[in-house]
Amino acid sequence: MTKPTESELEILSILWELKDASVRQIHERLAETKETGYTTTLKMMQLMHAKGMLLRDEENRTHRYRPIVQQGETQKSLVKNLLSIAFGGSSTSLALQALGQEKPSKEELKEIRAFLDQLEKENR
Amino acid sequence: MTKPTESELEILSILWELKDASVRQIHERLAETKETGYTTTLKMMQLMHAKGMLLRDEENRTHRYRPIVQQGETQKSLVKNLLSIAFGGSSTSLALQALGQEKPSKEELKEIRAFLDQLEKENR
DNA sequence: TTTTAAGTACGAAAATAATCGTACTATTTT
DNA sequence: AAAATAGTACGATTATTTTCGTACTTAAAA
Repeated sequence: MTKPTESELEILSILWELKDASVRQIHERLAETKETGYTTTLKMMQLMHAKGMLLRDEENRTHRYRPIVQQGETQKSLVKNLLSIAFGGSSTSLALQALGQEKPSKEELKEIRAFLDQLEKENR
Repeated sequence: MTKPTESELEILSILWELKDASVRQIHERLAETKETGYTTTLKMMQLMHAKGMLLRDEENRTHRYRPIVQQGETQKSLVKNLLSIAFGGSSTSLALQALGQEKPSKEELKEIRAFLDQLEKENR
């Protein structure tokens, strides 16, 4: 489990950010970047709820949804998948590819180095 | 362009490795990990050829295929996509996620550090 | 020279994902 | 109280991806 489709991910991303949202809110956000009908978003979220990806609070007329799968887990499984399917399992090439694409800030560089040091320490 | 589906990627991965292969060869490799019929693999590759993802050498009865899209480009676009859709554009979190998953060897650590140094140098 | 085996081509079905219209209900506005 | 507005539910359609059977062809084996 935990393998959201592209569209589901778009919705999840917004939910991870907002924690909790109505269909309307999500729809508004989606509509900023793409052409899509309200009922499409609605259906999508109903489906995700049915699949057990979203919790739904039905207290009020306007239902509110929140993600069940957490961002970290999903990222982990996506990376795992990408790693095995397109990078021959080499996390190094994936990391380099990513870092080359969007350059990290000074602080981030520091963070990465610290992480590497950590790894090295464990490794013995 | 250059957005292969999951199944297409499986085939591409093998082709990137072998450079050049018959349907039979690809099929044999796929069959190691999943249950699938020969004609399915064949059709898949024909489709990929029709889409312009694979070159086909029809000299001999047993056709040989080779990838047109190169691994690097594909990796790049996949990472770009993953980055924007699941990591809010932060290459650092993607990189850390990856490295945490499959730990780099000593040599790789060195390589990554060198890359970071390089980035830092450019950055001013 | 028959058979059998190994190929290709390709239509069509099955599975999965995404979109949307219509019906219905509850709330707000006029 | 009527009308307009904002919701949900959900079936049906479309698009895309994946799978596979059948027909046909060529080469190799018996």
